[in-house]
Amino acid sequence: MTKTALRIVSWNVNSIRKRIGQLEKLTDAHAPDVICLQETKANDTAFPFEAMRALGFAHIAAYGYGGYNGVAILSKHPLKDVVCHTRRGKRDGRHISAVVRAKNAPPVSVHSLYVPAGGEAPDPRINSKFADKLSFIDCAADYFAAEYGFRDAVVLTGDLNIAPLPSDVWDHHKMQKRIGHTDYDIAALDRLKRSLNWTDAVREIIPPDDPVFTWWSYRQSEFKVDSKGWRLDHIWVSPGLKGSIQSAEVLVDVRHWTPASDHAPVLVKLKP
DNA sequence: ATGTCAGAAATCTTCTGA
Repeated sequence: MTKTALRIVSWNVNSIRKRIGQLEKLTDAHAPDVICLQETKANDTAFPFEAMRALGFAHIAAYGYGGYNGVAILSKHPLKDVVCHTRRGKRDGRHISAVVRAKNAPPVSVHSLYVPAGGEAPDPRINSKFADKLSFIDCAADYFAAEYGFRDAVVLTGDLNIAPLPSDVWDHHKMQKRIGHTDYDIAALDRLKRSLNWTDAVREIIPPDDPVFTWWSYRQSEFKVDSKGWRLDHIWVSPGLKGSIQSAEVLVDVRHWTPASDHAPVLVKLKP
């Protein structure tokens, strides 16, 4: 039998109910095995389980939080050990994980994260939303360091709301005082990256000096989309999977599909 | 400061979050 790559997508949909048609189009175009979603904005009663099953995702793990946040994992392969992660005992719909069990392939732990955006003022001492963002990332780093070893097969995906490299924003100089590209953000993301010696799959494939974006504000005219963006969405792999990265790309054109999310999906293919 | 989406709670619009 032929072994095929595992195709993993991460996408902040900004309401799954508004993006059902686009999820169908995305599935037709790229045949993902697993889609990690963020900002589903749907609790369990509002989540479109049937529509997602109809797209071929028989296995669904969803962790909603009313009309805000919300993460999920859609999978064509069986999922086990689904965990809706809490922080200090509180549910917030920001981190879900499951083990994907594809036939004839070793199991892979997949995480979908939605890191808090962090508000406006770029100083955690006066901006509690920013302090909470940094705290969220530190908690996640502690979790990954405690939960896994470097030999485990783990994929971390999501809207991390941080663009770490100068080439991850359209104007590095202008954005240094903007939340998502401050030294605080970049240091926090670096701590998370060291928690399992993660590899940034997109930057493994695309040279670090090349601009890559996954998010473009709604508050700019259509012609600026493509040029004025940020790379906030990421797919990272554990050291054991680093050699398995076959391809990694941002599906930029999805940002133009209407009605659009303000984020484009990231697609990574892992060799068997 | 502005711009645009989306959801909630309550209207025929305002609020919060991003």
